[in-house]
Amino acid sequence: MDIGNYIENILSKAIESSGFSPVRIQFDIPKEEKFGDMSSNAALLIAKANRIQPRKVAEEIVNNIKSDPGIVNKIEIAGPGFINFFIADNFYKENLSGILKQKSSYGKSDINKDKTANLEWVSANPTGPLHAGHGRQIALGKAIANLLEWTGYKVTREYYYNDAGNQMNNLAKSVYARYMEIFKPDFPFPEDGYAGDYIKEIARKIFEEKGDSLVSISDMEFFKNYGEEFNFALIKNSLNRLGIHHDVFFNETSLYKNSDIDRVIEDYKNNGLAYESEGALWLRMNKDKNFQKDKVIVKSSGEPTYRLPDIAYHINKINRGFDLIVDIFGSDHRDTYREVLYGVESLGYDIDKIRVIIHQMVTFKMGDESFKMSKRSDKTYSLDDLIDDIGPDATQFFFVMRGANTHLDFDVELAKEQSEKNPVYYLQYAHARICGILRNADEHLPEYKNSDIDKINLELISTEDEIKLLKVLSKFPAEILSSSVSYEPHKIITFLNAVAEQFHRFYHNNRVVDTGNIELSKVRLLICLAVKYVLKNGFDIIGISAPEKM
RNA sequence: GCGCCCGUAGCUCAAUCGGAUAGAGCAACAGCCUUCUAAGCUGUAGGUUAGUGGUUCGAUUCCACUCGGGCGUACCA
Repeated sequence: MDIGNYIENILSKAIESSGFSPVRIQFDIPKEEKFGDMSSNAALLIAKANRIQPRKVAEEIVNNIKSDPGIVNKIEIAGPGFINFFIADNFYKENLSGILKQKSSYGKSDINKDKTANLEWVSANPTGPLHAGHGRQIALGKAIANLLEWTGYKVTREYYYNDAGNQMNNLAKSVYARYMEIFKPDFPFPEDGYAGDYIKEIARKIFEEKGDSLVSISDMEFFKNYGEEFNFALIKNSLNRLGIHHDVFFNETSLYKNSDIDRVIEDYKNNGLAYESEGALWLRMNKDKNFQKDKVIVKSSGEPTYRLPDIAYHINKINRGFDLIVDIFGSDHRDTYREVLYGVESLGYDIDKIRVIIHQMVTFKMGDESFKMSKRSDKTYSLDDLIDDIGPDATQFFFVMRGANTHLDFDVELAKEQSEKNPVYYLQYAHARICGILRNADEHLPEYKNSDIDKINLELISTEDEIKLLKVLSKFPAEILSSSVSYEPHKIITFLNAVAEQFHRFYHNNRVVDTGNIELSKVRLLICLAVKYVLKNGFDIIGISAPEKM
């Protein structure tokens, strides 16, 4: 049973029988114990709407609440008119067997059962390896995809890329130049070419395979394809190291081949949404929606700008019938995605199911040095370098640890530290510690495994640390729902921190395996097991490993 | 200039569509290992939530302005 639903239910019934018009019930989990386990400001809201005294409203409501004393221990009115509910310890104790039964699915819900979601992220074009700045989006997307699955969505993980156009020509020219350099050291390198060392590596590989046979070639196609393949291998390898696999690699070119792009152009023209000027095709932007000026969708050269295929791509996703379409971009795309969505909407498509998550840029700190991964930055710090420096778990963890909308300062030195300073270890250590206890129990008290989880002697659970621990664990499913609807996986980490903190405290104050008190030991082992499930499930969602030893 | 985002402890960040005494970690200081992992626990200190006004029972949260930082403002993606 979900305690939140239960309280909400009895509260709204009481409001109704008190004769007040229904309000949207809001709950807080009070920071302080003396305010109970759940608190509602319903009386304050009603009082405001009806211009009466809040405390009187609260009294009226409380008098009409019919609750099960086995679940609700006490109801109090406090402060200006908060109604505070104190939940009986027994409720949390009984929850223990539920966790133990559900194991690796504790926390899952099916509210989005039979719904499909498409998550598109990373989507870097194969012009080079991923850099460390990509890491934020990559890690966020991984965790969000998991969160969506935990609430029942069937998730398609998608990567959108373009292997045609200027960028790729540029890649081809850059590779060609580096190849030619092998024979003529003064061969000119294109002014806006890709300067990274990986281009030299590609050229060297081509030289090893083909020798000088391509020196007089005029067709850049070979260099383009070779570079693309090489770069995609790099990208996929980096993603692999973080445990990320996309289901669909969507090639922008397919939108040209199947005439989707042409159809969009036709639609714009037919509806008077686009006009020609100076040889280009312009999309009329709505100034009322804070757009500053019209935007080019087809250049005078006849090539579309990036907006047009992006619009066609979103229409394609809508037509594929997903119930939810999620995009993740850095804040440098804030304006462009608005333009794209406007372009989609203006053709009459329903963009309500499209959800765009914007994350702010990351500043990396190494010692006294600070740098950003902007396109203009000449500083190169690849995602692989970052993973080499701090490991895949810390990489994933540090990027997901904070809300997407903060300007994150990433302290590489801190993340590198294999010590108590590193917040990822605080969590993982709790898990490893439990595994250690269980190993100890395997040796000295193996019979705990035969405990009947339907007949746990709840009387034996008596210490404050145990009750608090069970309380925290009971909130896990609600935490998942709340971070899922807001697409904020960092809330899971905040929650897991609370679990780990309470577990460490419990561990410190309560001996678990005690052969002198076998029944108590068994119960405490089951509590440890429940904590282990919650930690492991949380780790799975945010995408880090659950070490058994550290 | 204009648009969007951000500003919370010395540092990095939380704070559940406006809730009660703004919380963690790191850094600092003081304690705790003959007992399942001290990568841990306990305690102390640290704040005019950038600033000024406003809205109300109540504001870190909403509004206005000022200051500071980021990102955009391409017929680049």
